[in-house]
Amino acid sequence: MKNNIKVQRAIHDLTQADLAEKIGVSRQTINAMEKNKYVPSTLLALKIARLFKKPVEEIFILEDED
Amino acid sequence: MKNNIKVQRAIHDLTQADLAEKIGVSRQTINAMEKNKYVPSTLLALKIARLFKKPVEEIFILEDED
DNA sequence: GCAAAATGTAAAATAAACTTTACTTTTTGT
DNA sequence: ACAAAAAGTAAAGTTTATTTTACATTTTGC
Repeated sequence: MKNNIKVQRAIHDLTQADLAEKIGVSRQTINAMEKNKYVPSTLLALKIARLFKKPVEEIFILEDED
Repeated sequence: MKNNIKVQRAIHDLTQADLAEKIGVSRQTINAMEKNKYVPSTLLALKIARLFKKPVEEIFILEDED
């Protein structure tokens, strides 16, 4: 699974810290998500999607190996 | 956060065990999700949504307290 | 080119997801 | 009503997400 949080952040002009605060996680969690260090919870996915006004599927993308 | 996995399962005529097998988790994980025992990973949400041909947002719904 | 802001990273700690096993209760079909 | 299947539940164990602290590197604005 990959994601384009970094791109969405750029579009909305938010730093990792900004985004972290808006959705209620630590900055390192955002950083780790962007670097694909781990799979976030559905709760986070929904909050991020809502903030960016995009479907979850447009931000988090399944890959063949998943 | 709530979900309507149980309804989707009924529509597609799948048992908890069927669904578990199709998305690669244990039956208890499906049961626990349906009973809101914990928040599943985004990977599971995407797989379930894809299987049921519905957007993640239609299956997993944010609530006020989230 | 400097300072500040932003990002990357890492280790230790904690919380939460998920599995396995095993048993009980409920539902369904005949 | 009975048997079988499905669903509910629970405890112990493993793995993974997330936090906190702390520091190094990169980017940005002036």
